[in-house]
Amino acid sequence: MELGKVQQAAVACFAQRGFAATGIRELGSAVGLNSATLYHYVGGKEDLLVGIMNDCLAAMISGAEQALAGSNDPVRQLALLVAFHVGFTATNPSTARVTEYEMRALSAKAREQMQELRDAYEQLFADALQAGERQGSFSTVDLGIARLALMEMGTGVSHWYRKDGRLTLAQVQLNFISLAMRILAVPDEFPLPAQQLPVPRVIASEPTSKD
Amino acid sequence: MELGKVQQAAVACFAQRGFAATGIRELGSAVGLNSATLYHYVGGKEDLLVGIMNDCLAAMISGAEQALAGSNDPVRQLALLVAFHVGFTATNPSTARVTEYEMRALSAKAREQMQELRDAYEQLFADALQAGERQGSFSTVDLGIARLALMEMGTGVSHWYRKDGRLTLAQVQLNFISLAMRILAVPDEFPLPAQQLPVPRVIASEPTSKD
Amino acid sequence: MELGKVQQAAVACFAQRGFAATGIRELGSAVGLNSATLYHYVGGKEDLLVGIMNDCLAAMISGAEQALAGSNDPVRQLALLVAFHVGFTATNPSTARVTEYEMRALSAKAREQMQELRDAYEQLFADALQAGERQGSFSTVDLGIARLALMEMGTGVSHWYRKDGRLTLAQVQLNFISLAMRILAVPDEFPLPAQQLPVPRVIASEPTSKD
Amino acid sequence: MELGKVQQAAVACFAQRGFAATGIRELGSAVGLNSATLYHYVGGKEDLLVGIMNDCLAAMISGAEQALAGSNDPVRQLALLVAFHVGFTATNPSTARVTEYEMRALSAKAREQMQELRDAYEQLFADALQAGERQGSFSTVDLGIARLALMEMGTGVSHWYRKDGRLTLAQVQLNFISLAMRILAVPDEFPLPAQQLPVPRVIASEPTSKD
DNA sequence: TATGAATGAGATTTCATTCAT
DNA sequence: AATGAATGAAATCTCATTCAT
Repeated sequence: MELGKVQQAAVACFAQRGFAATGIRELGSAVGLNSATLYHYVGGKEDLLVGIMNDCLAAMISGAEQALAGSNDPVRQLALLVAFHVGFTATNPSTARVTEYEMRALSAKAREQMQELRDAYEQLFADALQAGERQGSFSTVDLGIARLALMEMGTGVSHWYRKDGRLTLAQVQLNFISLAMRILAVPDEFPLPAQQLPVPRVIASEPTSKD
Repeated sequence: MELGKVQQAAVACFAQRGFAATGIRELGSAVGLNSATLYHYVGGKEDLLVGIMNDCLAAMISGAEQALAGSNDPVRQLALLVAFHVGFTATNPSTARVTEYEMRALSAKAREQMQELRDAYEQLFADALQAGERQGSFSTVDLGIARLALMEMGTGVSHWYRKDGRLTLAQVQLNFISLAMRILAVPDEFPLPAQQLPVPRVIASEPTSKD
Repeated sequence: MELGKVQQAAVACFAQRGFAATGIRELGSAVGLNSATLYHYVGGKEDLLVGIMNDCLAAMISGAEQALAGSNDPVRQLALLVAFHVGFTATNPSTARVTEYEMRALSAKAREQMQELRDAYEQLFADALQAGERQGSFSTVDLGIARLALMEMGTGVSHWYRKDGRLTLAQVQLNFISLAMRILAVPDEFPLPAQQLPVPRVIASEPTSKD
Repeated sequence: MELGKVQQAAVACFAQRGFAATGIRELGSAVGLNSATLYHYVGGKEDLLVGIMNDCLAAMISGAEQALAGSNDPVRQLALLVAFHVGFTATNPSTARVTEYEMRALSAKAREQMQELRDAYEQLFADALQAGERQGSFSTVDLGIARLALMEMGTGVSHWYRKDGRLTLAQVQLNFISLAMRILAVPDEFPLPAQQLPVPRVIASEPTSKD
């Protein structure tokens, strides 16, 4: 039995019912394991959640950093970030949702650690936005609000995107780049060719059943 | 003891810790009532939540309908809707969040009822968007995504808006109208004077402590 | 609102669900009264039960004594007792059942009092049996067992007798007299004409719905 | 810890205080088990009761069938049945009482199942009585009442029989056979030699403390 | 006479977790 | 690696009862 399977089952349950409402026996039976056996793989319910969130946030940060490396132009960098963010969320909707929603379920200590990672991730967006504004590429009423709106928008993708839905992942990514450019009053709606869109990976904790 | 006080305490707890993680004794002590006494006012934990959500969604629908009545022009109507949505969320952040997050905590029967209300609310946005597009006022890559992005953006306000923060409610509303107009490629970023912004009311379940 | 109505509702509930399983609110709503109001009529759940049992046992004792007065012959006296016992049980099945079953629900003090009455009632049968045996009218393997069997038999009537059933009350009474005479080896199966059968009264606590 | 011990404790409590009045913590402490541990062995209070009643009724049916196999003559068959019934009740007084009394405590679904078993058991008596009457061995005013009286009488044994009492089990059985024969007007009061009396077994749920 | 409000105690049941095997 | 047994703590909810009105 691999850790990934356990994480997948956990994410599936946590995303649907929430962390607090999910029993550890429920998780066990979802992977065919006795509840006591789970304590061999993961040490308690919170450790399981922390592991999932940590992996997810780490993947987000490294993915975003990789995306940033694709260009030196703040405009294109922001487009890359938005594309990655949307892509990651659409590729790992359940894990992303759990990582966002269940911060409150953590103990103070663990929450602080996770929050640091989350802050680091958001800072990448803030930095790119500021760089673009400094060179006069962006125009907004309020840069802070724009950043929050952009990220919230992207996160919301997890609520409705389906792999076999009306739109391909690339289409959604381009669409959101367009939205972002408009929000930032960048004349060129598509500063990025489709070939350069970051292709996010499925992370281990993402359950496969949800097409 | 009024029902409103109980609802406020409940919303405060549910918003912070989540419905499943909040005990009914906790709620009782938050309003200085024995846990058994709570069953006088509300019949069980779920009934309490359903009452809160129902009131909230009803207020959202009627508020949005009132906002729509402020103009016949789809562009201005959409601006009014966005302003109302953002305003309501900023005015009732905890209640709005609970109403959105805790749908999953409901039993099948209650969830269906609440989902109907939620759908009705979202349909008001979809209708306004379609009306504007039909008359050529809006231009988007995909109208569906634009709507989802718009609403998600507005809902996200509950995460960061503070009454005594950097921006006034009206400023935030105008800001979001601007974002919306850009997203929809409407040339006029401010189709609505500040005097016509809808002023949402605080609903009974919204706790006051959160400034 | 009369005490009798409350007792009737209580007996109906106690007979069906049992004393411990019947809530005091249930009783209240059965007679259209607030649970608190019941404390005006009866002082607590146990007092209600004690009142019912006391009335029932008093009626049984006085009824049995009246029956005994109908003859000086031990054989006929026993027949009268059996006829009364069966008649009372069939006329007040629910109250009789509650009085028998729920002795265990009483507190020690109340139980003792009720048990005294019950003992007094059973002693009437024991005395009649001994008198008959002393004069050689009865023949049994064991007089004690005979008495227990006779009484148990009669009590069982509450389980199946229906006012509108196959047999009239008088028929059932005669039938049981016959059984008793056979058990006691009395040659005359019907020492009592139908006109002399005791006609038990319906007591106040007996609900009327059960035909 | 064996299931039998739990059942014994449960039967002892149920017989004395009644099912509804017995708490599950009470049961736990009676066998030295945490209340939560009881849910390992039995799944909830009703399941425990259903298990007990089911075992009891199964034992009664199979025991009665074995008894019936001891003869082809309806008279002797009835004597065997009565002897078994009395014997079983005297051997397992608490379990028998609980099984009879607590039918009402069951949920509709479980009650139906148990009632079916009870009906099957009683049908064995009804059949034997009818067979005997058809061949002219029995004479009664009413066969139905005779059956009810016979069974009730036997069941009542649980109220007074003590293993170390005045009479041995065989004496009680013979005594009741005699009563039955008299009730049915069979000339031979003892159609069964003491050696052929069925010897009922103690079932697992019967507590031992009650001598 | 009648009641809504209120409560402490206790009901059954589930929880995450530990431990010997 | 895996598990059944076991448990303290806590979950939701119901209870009989009191009291001010």
